[in-house]
Amino acid sequence: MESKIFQEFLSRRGLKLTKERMSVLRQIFSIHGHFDPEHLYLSIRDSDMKASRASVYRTLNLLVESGLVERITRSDKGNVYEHTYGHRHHDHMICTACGEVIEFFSEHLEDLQKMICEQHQFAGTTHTLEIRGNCKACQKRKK
Amino acid sequence: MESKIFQEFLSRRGLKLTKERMSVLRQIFSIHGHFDPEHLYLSIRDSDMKASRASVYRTLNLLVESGLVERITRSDKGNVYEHTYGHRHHDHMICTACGEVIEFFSEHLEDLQKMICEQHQFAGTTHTLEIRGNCKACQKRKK
DNA sequence: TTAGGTGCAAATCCTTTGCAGCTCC
DNA sequence: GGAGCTGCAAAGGATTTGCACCTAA
Repeated sequence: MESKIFQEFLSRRGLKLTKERMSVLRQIFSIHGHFDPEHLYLSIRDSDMKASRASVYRTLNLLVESGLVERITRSDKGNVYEHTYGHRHHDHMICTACGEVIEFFSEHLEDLQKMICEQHQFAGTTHTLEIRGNCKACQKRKK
Repeated sequence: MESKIFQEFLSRRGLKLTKERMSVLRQIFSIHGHFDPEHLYLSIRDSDMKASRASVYRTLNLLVESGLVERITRSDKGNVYEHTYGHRHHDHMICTACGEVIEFFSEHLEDLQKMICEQHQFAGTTHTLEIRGNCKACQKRKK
């Protein structure tokens, strides 16, 4: 399914669906969580597929443009992505102690943001809400 | 006031309040909005104060740790900061066309986040909400 | 006095690019 | 056939660091 969407996205722009791009796409959609370019590259390299680091980066940018993948954070160590297709939009809580990422979604939160955008006559297209703090486990550990 | 707070922060860590650090601090608090390291460095250089690029970066990191300054975004072109002292917490809308940054605050939004944290038994300490899209002016321009 | 700071230039790190040969449509 | 790809290695750009010389406390 994802590949069909990507396919369409590419041909709309006169681009080609190559083996390498397929490898990147497949690998991403076989990962269930978040990933960074380097790990993605390594996991492709360790599989039976192939794609150079350059292609991984290039494809990742295309996937973000196509809307199939989202860049969720830019940290010191580079960008973190996740695939979007088949996922409802959601936000993240990030534990600063153990790095755990908790996903959550709130309809109410979405509505509120829409209202705020209207008030400011801002045409919002995407948003990122990141709540940092400590997860349940780390709170206990600190006591 | 800020300098007193910074002073205390530094001595608590056995660090010194140097001319260069003061220059960075002063310059930041004379800017009312957002800034990036390079512009900060240039504006210091053009004033009667001084500090090398290295000191600007080093001081910026200290200021973030002290809580006087916040890193609000990491973009392709580097980080963007703003000073926090004397500012109420707020979030940002960022125009992807012209780069304009609009600040907003919603008590309701804050409360909602608190509730969500409680639901997940997550101890939130800070958050960043970034809404991307187009500002009023850019919406017109596109028509 | 002396731990800590400074500027400079070199080093890092992630990401992008130029190029020559390859391949999808 | 040819526009668009690929991998490689080199280039980029923001930020950090090693070092020899300063300076706040």
